[in-house]
Amino acid sequence: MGITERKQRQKAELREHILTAARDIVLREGFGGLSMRKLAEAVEYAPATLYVHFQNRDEIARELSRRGFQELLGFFEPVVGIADPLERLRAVAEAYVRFGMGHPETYRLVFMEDPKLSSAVLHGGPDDPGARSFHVLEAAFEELAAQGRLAADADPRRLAEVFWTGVHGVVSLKLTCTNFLQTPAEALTDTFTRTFLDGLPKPSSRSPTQGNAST
Amino acid sequence: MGITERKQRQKAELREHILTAARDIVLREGFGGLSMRKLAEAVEYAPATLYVHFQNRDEIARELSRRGFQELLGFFEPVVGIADPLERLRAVAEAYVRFGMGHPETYRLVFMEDPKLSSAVLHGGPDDPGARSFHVLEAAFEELAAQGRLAADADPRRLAEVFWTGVHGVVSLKLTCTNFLQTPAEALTDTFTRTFLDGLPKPSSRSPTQGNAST
DNA sequence: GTCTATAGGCTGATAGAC
DNA sequence: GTCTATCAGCCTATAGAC
Repeated sequence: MGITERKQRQKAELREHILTAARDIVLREGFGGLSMRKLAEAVEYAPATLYVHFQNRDEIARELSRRGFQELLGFFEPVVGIADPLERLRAVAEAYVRFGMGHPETYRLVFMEDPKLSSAVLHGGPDDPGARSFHVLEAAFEELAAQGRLAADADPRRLAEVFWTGVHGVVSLKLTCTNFLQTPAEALTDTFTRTFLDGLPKPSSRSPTQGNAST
Repeated sequence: MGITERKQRQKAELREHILTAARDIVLREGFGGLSMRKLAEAVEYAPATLYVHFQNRDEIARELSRRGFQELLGFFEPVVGIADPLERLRAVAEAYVRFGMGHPETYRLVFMEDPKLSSAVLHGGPDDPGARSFHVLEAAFEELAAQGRLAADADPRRLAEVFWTGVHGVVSLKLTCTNFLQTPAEALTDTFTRTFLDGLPKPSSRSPTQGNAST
C-alpha cells in the first residue's frame, strides 16, 4: 500500500512547490504579475499541469491569501499573552503594522485587492482565523470595559473595528501613497495608538504615556 | 481665424468625451475593466484615434485620478470655513468618508491602486491640490495648538497624517473587506473622530461630546 | 484627425495523446 | 499526471493610407 501513499505525498509536495513559487512571484512582481504561464515556467511544468492541482487561478490566489493571513497571525502570537489590555493593544498595533510594512505584497493581496480574497479569509465561520484574530482586539476592549476603564455605553466591538481601521489605514496609505506621509509607519502607529487610547495630547497631561513629540 | 479655434474646441470636446466615457467604464467595471479597445468602442472611434488625444493609457488614468481628486476637494469646500478647528475636523472626516463610500471606484483608483497615480495627484508641488487639501487638516491641528488646546510638544503635521490614515482606513477597509465590519462607515468615522480627538470614552466623562454608544 | 490593419504580445483554460 | 497543441480571447501601441 506504500505506493499510493508515496503518490499522494508527491502530489502534495508538488502542490506545495507550486504555491511556494507563486508566492515568490507575488512577492517579486505583485499579484498582478502572477499568471499561470509564468507560474508553470517557474516550477518547470506545463501550464496544463497546474490545473490538475488547482481548479483555477482563483484557487491559487485564495490559498496564497489564506497563508498570508496565517503569517499575520504569527505576528500576533507573541503579544496576545500581555496581561494589560491597553499594553496588548499597543503591541498588537505595532505587530500588525510591522507585518504589513514588512510584507507589502502579501498585505496588498489579502487586504487591498479583491473583496473576494479577504472575505474568503475572514468569513470562514465564527471559529475561523479571521474571526479569532479580530477577537483579539475585541477582547481587549471588553476587558477594559469589564475593568471599569471604559464608559458604560462604550461598544467594545465598535472600538475594535475602529482600532483595526486605524492600523489598516497606516499600512495601506503608506503602501499606496508612497512618500507623501512624512512620518514613518512606526511613528504613525505610535501616535495613533496613544491618541486613540488617551485622546489628543492636552496641555495638562493626564497620563504618563502622553507626549506625541515630533522626534 | 475662427476655423482653427473651432478645431481646437472640437478637439478639446472629444478629449472631454473620451474622459467621460472612461470615467463611466471605471465606475461600472472598476479601473481594471478599462481598456483602450473598450474605451474606443464606447466613444465610437477607432482605438488608434485615442492615441491622438492621449499619449497612452497611463495618461488617461492620471487624468481620471486628477479629476477624482478634484471631486474630493469639492466635498471639502463646504466645511473648510467652519470656525472651530475640532468641529472642522469632524466635518472633514465625515465629508471624506462620504466621498469615498459614495464613489468607491474613484476612491480605489486614486488612493488604493497604483502608487504612481496617487503621487501624480499628490506630488504636484507645494501649491498643488494634494498639498493644499492636506493642509486643511494640518491647519486645524495647528490652530488647536495655537489656541493652547494641544500639548506643547504635540506635532500638528503628524497628528494630521494620523487623522488622514484613520479616515482612509475606514473607507479602504470598508471597500475591500466588504461585510466584515459590522458597523456602518459613518458610525465608524464618528467613533474614530470622537475617540481620536477626546480619547477612549471614560467612566467619568470629561466632555459633552463623549458617548460612543452602540446605536 | 481618423481610419484600417496589424504587429507582437499577453491571458485562462481545455482536448486529447501518452 | 503530464505533456503538446491550441482555442478563443484579451491587450497596448503603431504604421501608413486617406
